[in-house]
Amino acid sequence: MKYHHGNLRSELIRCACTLCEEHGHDKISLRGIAKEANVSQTAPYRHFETKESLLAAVAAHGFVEMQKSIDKIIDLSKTNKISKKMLIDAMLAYLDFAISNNNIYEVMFGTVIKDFRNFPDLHDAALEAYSSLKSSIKRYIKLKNDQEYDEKCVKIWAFLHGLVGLNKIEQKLEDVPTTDGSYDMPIDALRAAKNNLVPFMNSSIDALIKS
Amino acid sequence: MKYHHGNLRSELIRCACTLCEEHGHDKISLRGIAKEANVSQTAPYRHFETKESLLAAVAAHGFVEMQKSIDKIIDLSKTNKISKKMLIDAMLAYLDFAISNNNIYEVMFGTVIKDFRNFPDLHDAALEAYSSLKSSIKRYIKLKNDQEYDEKCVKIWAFLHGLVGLNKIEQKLEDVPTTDGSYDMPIDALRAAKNNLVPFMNSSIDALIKS
DNA sequence: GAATTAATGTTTACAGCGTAAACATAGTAC
DNA sequence: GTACTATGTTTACGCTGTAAACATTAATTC
Repeated sequence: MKYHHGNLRSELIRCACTLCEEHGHDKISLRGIAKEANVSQTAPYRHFETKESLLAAVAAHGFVEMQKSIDKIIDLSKTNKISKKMLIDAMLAYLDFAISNNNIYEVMFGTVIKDFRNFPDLHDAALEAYSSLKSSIKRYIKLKNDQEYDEKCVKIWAFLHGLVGLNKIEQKLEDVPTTDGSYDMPIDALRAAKNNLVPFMNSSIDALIKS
Repeated sequence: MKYHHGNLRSELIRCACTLCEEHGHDKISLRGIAKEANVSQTAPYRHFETKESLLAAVAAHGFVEMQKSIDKIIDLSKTNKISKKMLIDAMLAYLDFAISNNNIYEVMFGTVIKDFRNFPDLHDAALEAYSSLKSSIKRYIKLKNDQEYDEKCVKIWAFLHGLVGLNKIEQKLEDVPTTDGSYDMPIDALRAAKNNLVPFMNSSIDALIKS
């Protein structure tokens, strides 16, 4: 075992991402991450000032990964213009990332990191995500001015972000199957929406863009 | 000083709400709450099994209060039918509560409480909030069936919840004023939306209901 | 009304946490 | 090779949630 790890910083981020996604940010400790990386419990402090700053790196990594999975779809378009289907697919990719990376999404958008400006990489990655959404809308539809694009961005992003949040709440409320095997779901519409997501998204996004 | 407090349970909830809203749920401790209530640090355990369960009481209280502030508007309507303005006002009341009670809203909708079913009061309060939104929409517009009402509920609630979330993110990203006094805001549209909230909400809610 | 029991408080104790400080080792610059 | 810097370990501290043992008061039973 080498005394100097060589790549501890990125290894810590990797371990933090893994453990965070597995257990949730509030259930993991710096000590646990250090143990996972096979270093002493204070070794992380040579690379991260605080636990928050390590989680900020996790969040930044999350933004980058989310961007990648959206770009996979958007960048397929060789022309500058993108189709409605492609836009919807990109939105679905957003939801998919948020749900499959539930705990990391929580770090990206929750209360863990108080001020992104303390973590320039994270700040940049988050802004990059926003401007990418904006440019997608620009490639989809012609609007009057920049402010209008911003307005649609806010509406759409809010809608997507809210769907993710509602999905989490629904999981906490979800009732157990009743004796006859059916579900007594409080927010049944959310399940219905998920089972029929494409038309659900189609109508919503369309309505918001035209509103 | 009496040995038996007499009303410690509700006093603890009160103190927890105050401290939580002031410092955020992740910055307060059971010991701090106990100290605020002038009891020993383990006294809360006679009324709450865990910290989570005290916070669940805070969340339940939050749902009830939120409901009250919305009902203040909706219940003004003597007729069964409510106007568009009234519906929008109710949505604005939702946003207003979420933003003025930022940290409590976080407890209500965040990751703190893992499963509402462990806390029946909270579970009921949350479902009550949902069914209240649904009945408001029913009083506003005639739709085909119950499922359609559920669908609109999900869309509208997601949108509102998302706006709250975006507002939080914006606060973390917000750039300092530039030298000329203007702001270099990343999500400037959000500010614009907030400065012109009524038309913003009007168009969005309308679009979602009709989508 | 006294004795018993249940409810509700306090004291003490423990392991895990974030992190500061002192120390150890290895790589780098001259 | 010697000094310096980067990066690791050891040790220590105060705070946390909470379990267990004990104390006091309120409620119930006879």
